[in-house]
Amino acid sequence: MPKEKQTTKKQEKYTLILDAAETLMKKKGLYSLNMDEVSYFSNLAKGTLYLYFRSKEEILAALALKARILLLAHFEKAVLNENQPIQQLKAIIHANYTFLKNNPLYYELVSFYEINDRETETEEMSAVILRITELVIGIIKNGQLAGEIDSRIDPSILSFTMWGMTVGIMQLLKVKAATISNHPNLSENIVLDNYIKVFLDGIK
Amino acid sequence: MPKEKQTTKKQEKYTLILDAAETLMKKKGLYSLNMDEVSYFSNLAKGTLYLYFRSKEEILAALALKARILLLAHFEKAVLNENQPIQQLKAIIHANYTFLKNNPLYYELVSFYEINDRETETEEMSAVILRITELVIGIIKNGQLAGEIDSRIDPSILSFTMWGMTVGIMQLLKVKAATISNHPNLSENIVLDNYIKVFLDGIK
Amino acid sequence: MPKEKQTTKKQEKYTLILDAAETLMKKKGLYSLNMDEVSYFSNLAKGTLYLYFRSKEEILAALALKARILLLAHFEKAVLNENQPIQQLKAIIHANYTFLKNNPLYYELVSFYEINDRETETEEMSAVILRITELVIGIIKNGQLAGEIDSRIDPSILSFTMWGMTVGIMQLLKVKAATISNHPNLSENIVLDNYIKVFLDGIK
Amino acid sequence: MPKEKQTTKKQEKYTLILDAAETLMKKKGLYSLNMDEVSYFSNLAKGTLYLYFRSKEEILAALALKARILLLAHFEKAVLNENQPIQQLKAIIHANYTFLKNNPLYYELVSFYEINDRETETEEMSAVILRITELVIGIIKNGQLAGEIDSRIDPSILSFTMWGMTVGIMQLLKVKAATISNHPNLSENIVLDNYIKVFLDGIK
DNA sequence: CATGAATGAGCGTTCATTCAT
DNA sequence: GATGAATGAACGCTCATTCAT
Repeated sequence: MPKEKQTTKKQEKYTLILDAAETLMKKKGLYSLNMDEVSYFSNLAKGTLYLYFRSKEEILAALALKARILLLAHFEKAVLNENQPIQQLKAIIHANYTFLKNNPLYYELVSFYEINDRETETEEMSAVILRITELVIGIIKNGQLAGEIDSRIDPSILSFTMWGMTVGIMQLLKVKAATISNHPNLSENIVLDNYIKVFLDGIK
Repeated sequence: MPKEKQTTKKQEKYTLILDAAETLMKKKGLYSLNMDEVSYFSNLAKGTLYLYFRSKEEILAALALKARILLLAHFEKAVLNENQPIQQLKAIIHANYTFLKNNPLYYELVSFYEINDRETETEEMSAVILRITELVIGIIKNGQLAGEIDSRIDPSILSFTMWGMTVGIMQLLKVKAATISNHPNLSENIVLDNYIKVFLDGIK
Repeated sequence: MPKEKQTTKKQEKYTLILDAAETLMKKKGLYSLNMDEVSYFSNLAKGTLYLYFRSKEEILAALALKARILLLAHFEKAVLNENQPIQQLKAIIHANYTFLKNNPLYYELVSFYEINDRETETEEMSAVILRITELVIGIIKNGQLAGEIDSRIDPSILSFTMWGMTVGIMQLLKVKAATISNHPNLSENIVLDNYIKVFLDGIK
Repeated sequence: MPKEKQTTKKQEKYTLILDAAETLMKKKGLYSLNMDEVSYFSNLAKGTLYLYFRSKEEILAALALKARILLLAHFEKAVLNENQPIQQLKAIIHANYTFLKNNPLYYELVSFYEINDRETETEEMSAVILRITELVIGIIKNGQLAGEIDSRIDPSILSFTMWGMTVGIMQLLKVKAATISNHPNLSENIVLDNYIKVFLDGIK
């Protein structure tokens, strides 16, 4: 068998496992993933899982990577649709929110690795965050050049800050969804817009 | 034995258990707390633990309450030291950061119950968060009266937003501590100050 | 305090405990009785229970004794209402069934000690069964004298047999209640009457 | 490894567990069976037990099924040895008694599931009882055709009654074994024969 | 490569009984 | 006599990982 073919087959199983894990986590949540079920739903023997992933944790990491990559793609797409730096930042925050809404599991995975300092965080994973950071930094720099963003703020620090604030707001929206929907003059969108307003006004 | 004395003794054991749990969590992290070790380190039989707490979860909740109360106290103290609303908000964010640095476990507990919507969240626990919220809302209103904060922003929404952003920044500082300290022109304080600046400028 | 008064008070607590145990068992079944709840519902400290009963098992035994005594009383009453030996035996079986229906817990206790060879079975408890046996033997002897019951059967053996058969039928009625009520031409009464018929015809 | 061989091996472990459970229950009684000991005596890790049985209860159910099947086999064999319906019924009762004597644990299991309405009773288990019932009903019908059994009695009701009575007598013989052997003119066989006589006379 | 049977430490919780006060 | 805090063995069950085949 040609090596290529083998690799393909290998890739297939790898994907099979990840898909099974993803489906299971969507159904039962991040924390109740267990290898028995991954084995069952991937139609692969339990031992086989360990040929493709060194541990359960590694499966999580792989999915978290996938989630980050998808998030980056959403950000990049959002940015392309806008011309003005300020609008681009706004678009990124909105994209973040849309991502959270459409892919709650993926967002949970992103947060999970963002909040907990996992030892399994690979360079590959960090690289994606780096690219997100660079994307934002680029926009900020453009904004500063265009005089729309306060030039005295260090772009990389600001991108850092923005990431932290945004993740915080997203978590708030996720966790306090019930609280928010009960309030008379509160809604997720209002909170989100308020955040965007404060943030954008703050960096002018 | 006088009843008072008994209550004191009972309180002592309660504290003993919480202390053991706290120590263990500081050593091994929030998630690896187990009742066997709590029993061992509190010098109490395992069954005894259940005389004071209905479940392991209840121990966590008790510690989370303790953490919230302490956080509130820090906020209140910080506010008292300042006169100007803007300075008070600043002081709260700084207090939050100090709290995180000095009591990482407590902060983790606050976040834990903030992020995960635990069913064990009692009214007592919610009440503390409410008081924090009201503290912040009060300051915002004062700021608006003094013309220092944009009056068009709804105070309760803003307090909500501020809480989300701040928690997000704190998490960032916690998780990315290593990353930050490696950067040449980055430091936790710079990130924090940048956040404060953006936030305060944003609400003017 | 006069000794009599003390004894009365002692008796009161004893009864208090039994009542609590009985109420609890009626609510949750024979097997889920636990000393914590007995303590709580009797308003007596847990240690106090052990001043009146050496063990949980002894509480059960005391209730089983009570149940047997009540059963005997029902039998005696049933017998008094009839003149003919055959009618008296019939009345006993009916009384047994009524007892089961009206006091399911008591019947369960009777069966429990009948089926399992408990080590706690006291002489007092055996004595009640003996009195039931003697009651039945007396009737059988009368029946034989009156020529209504086959004289070749040993009365004590027959009373023994009757007890076994009847307990068996009662259990069947209790356990298979659902099965019976589902059958088109079956009912508890039909099964009971059939048993009585077979039994009475069998001893003629 | 051929699949057949695997199945054999799997069957072996299954049997190993059941055997260990059986041995333990013979030694310590039905109720003190626990998974730790089953694990120890089967030379299998505790987790392994759960590969073959979903729960402890399922082990009990498996043994109860085994017991019922064996009982049915005894009944069928007993019936085959006789030609006359009455003799066949007699043989069934005797077989029941022999079974109780030779396999007290199995009998206890049969009773256990007969007395307690377990939720784990499977269709397979019910089916065996059904076959026993049908066996008896068939004999009764034959007896009625042959004019040896009162035709006015409904066969299914009678089989029901017979089962109840017989189980009752067997329990009596089991529990009161000591009492019986102490009596001067009592023996298990006398009680049994008396029961059989009463029953058979009663259905004529 | 692939399998899946086997492992066993680990878990949270219960509860009859004891005993110092 | 009365208390009730304390005990700790016991329990059924889970699950990530290993390894002989």
